Amino acid sequence: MTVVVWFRDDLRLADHPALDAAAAVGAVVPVFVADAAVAALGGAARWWLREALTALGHDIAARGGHLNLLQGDVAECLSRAAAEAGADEIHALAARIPADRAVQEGAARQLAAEGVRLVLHPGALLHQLQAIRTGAGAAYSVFTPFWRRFSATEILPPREAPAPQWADRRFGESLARFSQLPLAAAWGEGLHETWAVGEAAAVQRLEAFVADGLADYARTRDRPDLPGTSRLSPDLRWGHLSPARVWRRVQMAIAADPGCETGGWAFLRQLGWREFAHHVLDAHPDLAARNLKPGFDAFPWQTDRSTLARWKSGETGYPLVDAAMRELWRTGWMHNRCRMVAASFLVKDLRQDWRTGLAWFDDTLVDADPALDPFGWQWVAGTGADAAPYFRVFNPVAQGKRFDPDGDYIARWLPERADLPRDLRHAPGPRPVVDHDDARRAALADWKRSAGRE
DNA sequence: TTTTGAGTTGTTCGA
DNA sequence: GTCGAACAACTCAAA
Repeated sequence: MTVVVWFRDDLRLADHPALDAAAAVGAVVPVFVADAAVAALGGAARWWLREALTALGHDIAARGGHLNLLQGDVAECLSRAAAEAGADEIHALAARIPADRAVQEGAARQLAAEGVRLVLHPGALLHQLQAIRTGAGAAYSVFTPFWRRFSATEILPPREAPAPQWADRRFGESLARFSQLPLAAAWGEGLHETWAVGEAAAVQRLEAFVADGLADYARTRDRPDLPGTSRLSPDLRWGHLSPARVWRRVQMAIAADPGCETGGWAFLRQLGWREFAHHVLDAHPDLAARNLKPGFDAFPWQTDRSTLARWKSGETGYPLVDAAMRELWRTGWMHNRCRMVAASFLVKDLRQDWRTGLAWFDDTLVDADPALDPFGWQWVAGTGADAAPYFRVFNPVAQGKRFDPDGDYIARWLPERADLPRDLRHAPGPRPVVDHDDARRAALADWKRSAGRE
């Protein structure tokens, strides 16, 4: 008996409930479907996905199976996969975002009519959305009470699962001919330099972080000049690591070493934020498109294209912003502190619509995430549910001096400033795109007007 | 039902 | 130089 396992953004073999469940039934035929949503991914995300599928394909081939790549409508591709595999069951992880959930529900109906069962398993999130609710049964919209409930809810231990038997059925396209996932040419260079992609690389990153970064995480996580963060965001985005595995690994480190208690919980809290963003998206499926506070719907956003271009290319004249934007372009990743500063600069100093910033991040981040990114942008813009107060405007110079005290981060990404004395590296350039003090005052006036509006 | 306490990440100003 | 207050009310979540 054979069973199909449908991979999507859960590109791993370990701690994969759908794979484990399928393996208990029969020999596994794995498939990945490039549908319209995959075709719409940003460039950096497509680069990562291509690398990740290659890695997963190797991992499966090494165990005697073959990852089949199909292109087109999900229901049609899965129907074909079931027919080719001679299977009447397809297992997959339940989607973590509403759009994918709708695709799964539609596919499940269509497949059922053909006598094929689509079986969905939790595992993409630490807890199912319904499991973390307020006393009144509603979704949380404020983080702190959410976190109180969340961190007190037990993460289940991993189930023992026998190694799957893989069936070597071949009916998909080869990765090389996968036209919707083109190789990113010159752009891919910086990405290649920066990242090792796939489950094995992700496990290495996790272990390295637990060994070297966890104990000091609370202190160093805000420092873009230091290797203080885990850099696990793309691994969680693409599911090379299950969030439960990361959670358990950090819990284990805390139990083994009291010195990891503070840093460990600071990190787990970040996993809590990841989860919280999914709750907010679930309550507001149009989070990426609409202001949660409708008072901002009439906001007078600036639309000057050349200003936007200077932000994208890292030529605003504010060193921390420019370094961050160049790190993003070169590596497909940006330090969390810099994401806040760069986003705040676009939204508050340049007063450009947060959705234009979101679109750029979506196109350039290897960890571009449909739940976390719109959540983060609405938080910075002050248009979200549990957003930053509108008068919180990041000062890019002050942030630079505080979190990159020696200007090492500036020197790394802005070589033209590397020769400056350290105390001058954060000074604005000669012709900054705006004057921060003026821009701040203008932003406060505009935000005050919209924040009070219903 | 009403009340109460609390709320990721910051900056500036004036004492 | 350092420190606390102001920034602005508002909504959420739980008692």
